[in-house]
Amino acid sequence: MSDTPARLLALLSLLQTPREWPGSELAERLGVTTRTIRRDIGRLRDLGYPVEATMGAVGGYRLVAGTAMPPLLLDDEEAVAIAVGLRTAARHPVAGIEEASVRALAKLEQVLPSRLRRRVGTLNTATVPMVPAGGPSVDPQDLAVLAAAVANRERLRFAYQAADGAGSRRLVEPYRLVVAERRWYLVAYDDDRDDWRIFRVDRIRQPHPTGMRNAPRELPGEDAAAYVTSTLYSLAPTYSAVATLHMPAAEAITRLGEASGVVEPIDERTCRLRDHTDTLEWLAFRLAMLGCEFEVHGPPELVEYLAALGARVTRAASPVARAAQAADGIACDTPGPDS
Amino acid sequence: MSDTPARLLALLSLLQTPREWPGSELAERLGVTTRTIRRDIGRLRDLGYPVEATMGAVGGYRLVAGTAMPPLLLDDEEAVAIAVGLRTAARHPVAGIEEASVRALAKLEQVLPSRLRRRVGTLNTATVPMVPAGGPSVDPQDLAVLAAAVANRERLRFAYQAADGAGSRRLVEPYRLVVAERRWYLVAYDDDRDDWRIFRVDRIRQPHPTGMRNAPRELPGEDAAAYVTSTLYSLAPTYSAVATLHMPAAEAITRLGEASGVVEPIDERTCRLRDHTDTLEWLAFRLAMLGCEFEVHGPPELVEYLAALGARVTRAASPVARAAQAADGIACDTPGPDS
DNA sequence: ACGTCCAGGACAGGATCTGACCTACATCGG
DNA sequence: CCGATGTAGGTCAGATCCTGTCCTGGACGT
Repeated sequence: MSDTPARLLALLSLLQTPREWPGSELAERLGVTTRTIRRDIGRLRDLGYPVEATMGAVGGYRLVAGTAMPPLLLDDEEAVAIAVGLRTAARHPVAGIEEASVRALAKLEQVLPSRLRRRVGTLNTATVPMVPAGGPSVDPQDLAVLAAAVANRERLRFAYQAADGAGSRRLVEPYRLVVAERRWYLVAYDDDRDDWRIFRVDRIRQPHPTGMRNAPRELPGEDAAAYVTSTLYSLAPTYSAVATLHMPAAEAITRLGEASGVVEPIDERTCRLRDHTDTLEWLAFRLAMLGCEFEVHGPPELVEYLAALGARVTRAASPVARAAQAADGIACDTPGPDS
Repeated sequence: MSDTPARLLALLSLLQTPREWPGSELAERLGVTTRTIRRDIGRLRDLGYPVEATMGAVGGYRLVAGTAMPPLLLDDEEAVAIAVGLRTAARHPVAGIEEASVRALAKLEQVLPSRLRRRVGTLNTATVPMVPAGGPSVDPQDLAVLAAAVANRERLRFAYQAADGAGSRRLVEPYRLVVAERRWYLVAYDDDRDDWRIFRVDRIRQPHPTGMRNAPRELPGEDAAAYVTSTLYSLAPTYSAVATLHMPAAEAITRLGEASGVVEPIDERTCRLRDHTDTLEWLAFRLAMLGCEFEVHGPPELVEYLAALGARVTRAASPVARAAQAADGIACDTPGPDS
């Protein structure tokens, strides 16, 4: 009970609550004298955690922003909230911090009590997927496993379903997780095939670490990201889309996000968007969500998709089309296979 | 040199890395004997942190899931990733954990070093907003301030713009943050008006805590959530939407998320959706994103909105609309048709 | 002016921590 | 099957550190 390190941790936890704590209250709560509390505060300050104290009658201690991150002490609900947030972030990677995001998720999932894990799972499925069509989506849990294996330099075994549908079992030395074109890829050295391979994470099933450590291995020659993008561009069919938006360029940029595509102004009220994508649905919905008039110049696949979408939405709103459908008994196809 | 508490924290930080640490390596890194490491491990276990050890030649220590959350020790990038994730979560509240999510954000923002805060800000604006139309959106930073004030029971001052556009300055005792209909509301006691009020967070400007604490105050009679929803339903105009989806009910539920609306099966391939919403755009896009045929039976406003959307999308894909531009080619420097 | 709060020095006694050395047990690889 | 390497844990002596109890001083609000 009266263990000094334990008390320091508890103190850190109390100070993280966004309120001020008078020394006397802290002393009472931790079962020590106020003098000891002052000493503990001093110790925390020596450790680099900036504890701010406001003098005076209504004063107290509180932990403020410093130069280093203090250990975050979360209660159950906060931990769940963070886990859910990170999982959705893993589904919608944000440029520049994808890897850190997954790393944080791996760190959290490693120590997340099982009862909380269950809650995260149910909440996660309850969340609106927010991906437009029924595209393949990665399991954040799998992603965390992969990230842990990368960090641990641990050999990994998993089942992989190639693009042509053929399944295979792999034993690889994971090297890096990268995001390109809104998709997760695992760069790894395939021990069976004795060469570097890039795996789409959404096609990886049941990954589990083998416990075998492998010596760090370097990609031949080039940089990892360059290697991946060069391979991907030759591998995945991407479309180059061009559209005219009837919206000021500045507004389009803020609405679309900076990371996506190139927006160049035409005049004050219109601009041109050039974007590369391999998921037409995603781009189509982003455009439709803008709320302004726009014209799509290409590729033909995107035009076609938009035409179908427009027709479907119009049918949904039109009683005439509804009557025709009712007569024909048109059934809806299952959402198409992945692009 | 480095005293015991600091070493324990460092040890906890190392063990959170998803890899195994042999005791000898930990000893070397922390500058103590392996015996001391073993003792520290024992101390951590006494504190409730489950440190797992694998015996044998390739053994080592690692922190595993236990019954309580250990303090999370994050590096800079991970902290940024979590902050970004929470901010987007604040924009898209997930049922049941909205409050915890904001609380975690407040806790993190309180101790986030300023350089990291800047990175979070820029990344956040770069993120795709993902809200369909140009609806008002809350500033996560403000939300964190409000959450801190609620937790701290601290009086709050802010400028408020009422629904009729009239601006006012308020001094309130914050009581609770709630989400209803995908919007954030602050329930507070208005000190100037001497009564309970509900404020829409997106209409609050420049909130800042006054430092004055207020005694905890209880809502009269009813429960907070009940009070809010009863007030809101009499306040905000909500639409009751009914639609038929050509999609199995089970799939519709997983695609739409459980929290939204009531889905009841009609037969194996179709189902009926009943939903309440005050933002037609949101519902319209959720329906369009489903990818299946659907018909909207009401309200008329939704039908109208969908018709306009369908027409716009069709225009975007229609060669007729493009004909004027196509005549001149689609070069960027071509001035668009005059407004 | 007064009360309340933080800041920090000095000191003595006692609790606690460390390192060294020991044995026992689990696991892997030859 | 044996040895190497890892964890698990006991014991002991000495040094270290920590705590509670004094104390003075400064800051702030009433």
